[in-house]
Amino acid sequence: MVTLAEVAQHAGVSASTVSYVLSGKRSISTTTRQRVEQSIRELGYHPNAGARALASSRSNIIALMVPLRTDMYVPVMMEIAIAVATTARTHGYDVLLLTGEEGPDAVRRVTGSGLADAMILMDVELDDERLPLLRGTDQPSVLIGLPADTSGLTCVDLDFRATGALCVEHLAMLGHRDIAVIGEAPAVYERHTGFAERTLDGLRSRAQELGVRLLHRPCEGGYDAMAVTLARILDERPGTTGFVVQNESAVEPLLALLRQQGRAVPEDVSVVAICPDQVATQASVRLTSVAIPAQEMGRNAVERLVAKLDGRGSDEVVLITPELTVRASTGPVPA
Amino acid sequence: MVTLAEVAQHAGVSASTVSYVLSGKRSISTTTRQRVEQSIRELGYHPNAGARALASSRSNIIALMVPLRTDMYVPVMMEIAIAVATTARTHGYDVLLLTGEEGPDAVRRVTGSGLADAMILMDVELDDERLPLLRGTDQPSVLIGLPADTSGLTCVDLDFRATGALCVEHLAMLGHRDIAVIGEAPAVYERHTGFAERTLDGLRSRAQELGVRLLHRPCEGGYDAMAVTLARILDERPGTTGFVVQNESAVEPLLALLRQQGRAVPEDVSVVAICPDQVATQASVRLTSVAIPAQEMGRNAVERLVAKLDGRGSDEVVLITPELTVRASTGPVPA
DNA sequence: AGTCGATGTCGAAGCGCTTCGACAGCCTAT
DNA sequence: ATAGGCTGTCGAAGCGCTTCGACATCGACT
Repeated sequence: MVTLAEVAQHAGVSASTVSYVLSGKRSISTTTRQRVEQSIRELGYHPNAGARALASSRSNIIALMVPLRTDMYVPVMMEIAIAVATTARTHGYDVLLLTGEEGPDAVRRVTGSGLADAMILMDVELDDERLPLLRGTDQPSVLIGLPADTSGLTCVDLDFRATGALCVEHLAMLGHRDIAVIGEAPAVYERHTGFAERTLDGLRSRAQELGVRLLHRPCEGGYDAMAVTLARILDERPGTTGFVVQNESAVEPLLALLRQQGRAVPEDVSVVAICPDQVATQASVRLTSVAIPAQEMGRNAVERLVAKLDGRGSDEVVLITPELTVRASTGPVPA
Repeated sequence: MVTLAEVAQHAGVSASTVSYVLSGKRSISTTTRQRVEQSIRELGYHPNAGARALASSRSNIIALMVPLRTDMYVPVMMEIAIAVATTARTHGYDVLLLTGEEGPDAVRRVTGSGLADAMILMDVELDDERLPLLRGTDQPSVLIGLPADTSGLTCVDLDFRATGALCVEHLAMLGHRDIAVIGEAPAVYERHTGFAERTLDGLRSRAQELGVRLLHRPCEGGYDAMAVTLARILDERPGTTGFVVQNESAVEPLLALLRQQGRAVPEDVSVVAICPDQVATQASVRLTSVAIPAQEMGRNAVERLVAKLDGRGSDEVVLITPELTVRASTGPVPA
């Protein structure tokens, strides 16, 4: 293992000079800098991470806590995680992957040991038990998702309320007066992750404003559950012509069932999905959808975090404005 | 930040004694140990990761390189990553998430800086440019996937050749003589990730042994591509009654198209999928499938790696035996 | 000519931990 | 009774880096 001292000797300067070349914290003459850089290259020097962390009390590592659960939104989570990792690298940080398994202990461990300089939490619940810990430490953190009380926290999330409103608006504009909402699995609402409720809020209040009737039904993914749910909906509101789906694994079953029942999309019924673009474009009908901007969320979270680490930036809630893309699954209500 | 020295003072012992209590590397009397442990608890002490890494030249971190690409097999990747993270924790390791973006440089950086003690590489290509680096370092590593030359490397993967054979056997046993294979996207074959070719090998050789005709067609995911591919297949081999699908995003389109054409599954045609169990059970027809054991692969990789780190274990290739689960998508060939 | 502020470099003091050798005390075997 | 071996504890030396204050050099002012 090549050390700083060896580089220094090779370049004929002192260790501190090499350190300053590396960090740029003091000015170094061009000739010296070049000589040092040359030595670094020749010797294949890489600073030792542990020593650096010890001396500077900075590990240059960001911890990312992902949910343990792999039953929901996996591609979204993965996309966020990858966006976090790549964005972090552009700022000189590496990413430590923590699972939700350890719960609050993981937060204690990481902050206590100086393993990471900061953390990003995904899948935050409304009343998450990790929040008090985050508030009680001076280690910067960013949440992806919105808890009930955001005071003293920085959060990044899609504006799900606006998302709900946007979906209703689009359908209402096309003349739909009876709209059914296929929601997440009941467990999601019970877990109080918040985003589902916020979407529903947005849907409901905009529906009321526009005089549109709304029926909301949570739904497990898969064909059987969707079949039951759809039957119930059409039984209660036979005049339903618009659907809003917020459950990736219910999208395809819904389309299949509608097809099977002879209801054409978009001629007879319209479907708006809230899902990643990839799902929307790969479905059997190209879906009008509001995208879940996974990449943007990940990138944004890292950027806020880095800002905090640099002493810039402050606590705030960033709600990403939803965008609805019209594709082939929505059209005017049938005459 | 509480330090070792503070704990030592609080417990009335020397710093080294506390260290030995923590590591267990020397015997400590019960009374002393308890006193120290008590102090640790009272003060809420967490050893500083950087100092530890510096002094011991062990970071207790495992690096995991995931592919940057998020177009294929995302849930599988995520499941592996999570299995790696949780298994690593049970052995006292944390996981550093690296994306494929940096390529070989990431390997240099991590081994050079002592950031991680070992690494796991996913999505290894047949002739991966990172392999020489791994062979040239004494840092342990495990690959998930199989390169062309495995000498000096430890690899964990599903036995895709046996997987292919298993699929053919199952269909042949049910009387199918004309089998079509819906493969991965052409890009996957071009990238030489190996698993697709190995599956094909297994399929072909077993088909030949059993006197079954095989037609292989790569296929992009999605409905349009699948429609084209299916039409071609049925055009060339109208008597095809069995399908093997190795492309998650082609599964549902295939089922929909077959349904649409009035071909009942499993009465008229049988479908075997190579996919995670979750996909198989959530499809519109519960699919007979060979599971991709993501969890097991992740767990296994970590366990081999830890064994190497402990000086046990050696280079070897672990091929996980595939298991075919019969569900509702395969049946005897129609009379 | 003498002073002052830049500018560039160096030495040394840690950062918090692990680990080695030393050693005091005690038990067992001669 | 004494040598020898355990057991439990300690002190001190680093691990490789950052960073602070010191200092020499030099050009630009008065």
